[in-house]
Amino acid sequence: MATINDVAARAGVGAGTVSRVLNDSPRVSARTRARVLAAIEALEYRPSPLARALSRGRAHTLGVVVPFFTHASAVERLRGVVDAWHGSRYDLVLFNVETPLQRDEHFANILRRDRADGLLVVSLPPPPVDLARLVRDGVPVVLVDAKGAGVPCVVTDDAHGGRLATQHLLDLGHERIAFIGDLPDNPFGFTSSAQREQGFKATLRDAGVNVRNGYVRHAPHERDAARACTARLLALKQPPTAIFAASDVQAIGVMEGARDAGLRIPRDLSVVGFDDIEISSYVGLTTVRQPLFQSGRIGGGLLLDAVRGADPPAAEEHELPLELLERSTTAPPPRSRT
Amino acid sequence: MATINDVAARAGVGAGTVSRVLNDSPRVSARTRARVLAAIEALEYRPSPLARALSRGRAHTLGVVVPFFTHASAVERLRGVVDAWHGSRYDLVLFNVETPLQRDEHFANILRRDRADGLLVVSLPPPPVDLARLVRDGVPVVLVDAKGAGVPCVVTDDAHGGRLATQHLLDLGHERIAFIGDLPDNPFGFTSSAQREQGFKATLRDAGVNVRNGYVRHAPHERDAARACTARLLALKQPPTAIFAASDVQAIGVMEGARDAGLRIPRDLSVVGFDDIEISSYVGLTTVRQPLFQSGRIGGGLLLDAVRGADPPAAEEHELPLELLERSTTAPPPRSRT
DNA sequence: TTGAAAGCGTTACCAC
DNA sequence: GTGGTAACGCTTTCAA
Repeated sequence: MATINDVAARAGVGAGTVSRVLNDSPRVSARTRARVLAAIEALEYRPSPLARALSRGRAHTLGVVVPFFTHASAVERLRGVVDAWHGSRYDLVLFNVETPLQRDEHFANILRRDRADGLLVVSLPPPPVDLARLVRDGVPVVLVDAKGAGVPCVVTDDAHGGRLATQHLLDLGHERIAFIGDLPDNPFGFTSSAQREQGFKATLRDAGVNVRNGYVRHAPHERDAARACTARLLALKQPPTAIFAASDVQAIGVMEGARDAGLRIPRDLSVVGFDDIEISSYVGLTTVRQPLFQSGRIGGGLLLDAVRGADPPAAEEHELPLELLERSTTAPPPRSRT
Repeated sequence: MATINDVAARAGVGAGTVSRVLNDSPRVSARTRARVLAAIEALEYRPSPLARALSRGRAHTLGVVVPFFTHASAVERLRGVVDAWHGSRYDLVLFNVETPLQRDEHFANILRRDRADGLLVVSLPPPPVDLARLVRDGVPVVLVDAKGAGVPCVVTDDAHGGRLATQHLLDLGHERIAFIGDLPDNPFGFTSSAQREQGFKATLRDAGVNVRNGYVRHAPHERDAARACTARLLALKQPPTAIFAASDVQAIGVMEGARDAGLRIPRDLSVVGFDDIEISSYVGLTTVRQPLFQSGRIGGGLLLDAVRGADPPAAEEHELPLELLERSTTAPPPRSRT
């Protein structure tokens, strides 16, 4: 594999000159440039990104750390990120995390500016010490769907989203509204489900509606778990007439659970989800839409600006709007049961 | 940011010794090791992956080039890849390609062993010259859902899958069977849709059934395009009683198109897809299942073995099985129309 | 067991 | 304009 010296030798010039040609510096005569180019061609020479990175101190690489990157919502965000970086010539290094250990390892390893020129953290609150260290060392960091001190964040107001969903159900006339969310103690410190739940409870309280016993359930963030939860909810002597799920994935589980119980949606049971992932439009799920793609796009853009070093990235919070998308899984409660 | 020399200085040893501690060589006394470790701790020292990679000649990075990585089938394959690499300490560099230009740029850039220690190419036939060059330079390459000379491939028999789907429809009694596939001239050289189509036609021919005029359609690989196609198909004076779509994404478009036309599935129209992506089980789509996750897992494993340098990777073809998954979108054709 | 020094393939600064 | 030569931060002989 040819190196810059091979090219230099063949072209009868110094390595520095080859480097100049490579980085098209103006300080090279046309003739020399041509000779160098010919040598490069002949040798099929390609500069080593590694050596280049070491020498320049920048890896020309952007890191993305994201938990469960194959989940629909993560994929949608990544689409936005990729879109933002399209044409920027930065390589995308993906740090997938599925366990807290993995998260910690990644953060420990990225604690140098040369692993990646910048870091985008999606849907994961970085351990404060790691984040502080990163910031201290001047590594540009942007957070999407998470908050952290001293760095730009792209977020939504989950509690507000919870309110939106709940109010919609209330407006339809429901009073027996249940909630299914993630397990409260998660090892990653995710908070969105809890905040959506908080919005749910606050709205009911404001409306003077009681949260009945057993109407708030927690299960792993999976379709099947939500489905099982729904079975239990529907087996109550006073089953809910509506269920608000903390995510579309879970809402779809709820729909399956309802189907299992022989219930028709929305006639017998109303369902509201959260996120608006791709599948949701297909199944007609009423949901709180959050701009997933946009969040990635904006976060990615912010990071790109930062590594390009325009200005130090302002550590501001970009709050994206939430919106209730009424489709066909919500309706007034069945009269017979009111 | 501390370097290995800072650590060496603080511990009162040479850089080489620190390196030995880092790579836990046995040739370091316990006392020295302790001193070095303490210095590392105190300085919060982290070795530079870049410098390490340059020195060792291996980047400790695995590249994945994949077109449209956010498509459901690609995501599913990537899940398998990530699973195979889990715990291997290799970083995953993702080369997303959405245009032929992007593809070519990526291949041109990866043509050095130091961009990535190995390359997994998913669902994309690599340009033969690039592939040959990679092989010549000893870069381990594995292909998933694509074929290429001199490297291991993980594939399925798409034509056979097309036969499976078509035979199923035939067995149910359908004769008016239409096909919707990708545009024949795609810039990436994808062949799966064409081969599925070929299997479709061959099966009909073998059964002595004519492919009617206008029953074979091509559209961009998107839900909406398939939906529009379906509308046209159903507007024919002799509309099909069954549609075989070259992918689940398109099959779902077909289902939407049928719904648009006021048709009930499978009573009025049978639909068969291909892939078995996640959404398919939810909507009950009958489809030709291909082991997407497995393909990624196997391909990833093969590449890992190769970069770990056990043996030079055997350039064999791993053919994964296809299977017709009968769910609820297929039934005998409506009697009234036969 | 350890230190010194020579790479690894670039870039960038300094002379000429 | 161009060549020589330090870095860049680590690994890996080679001696000692």
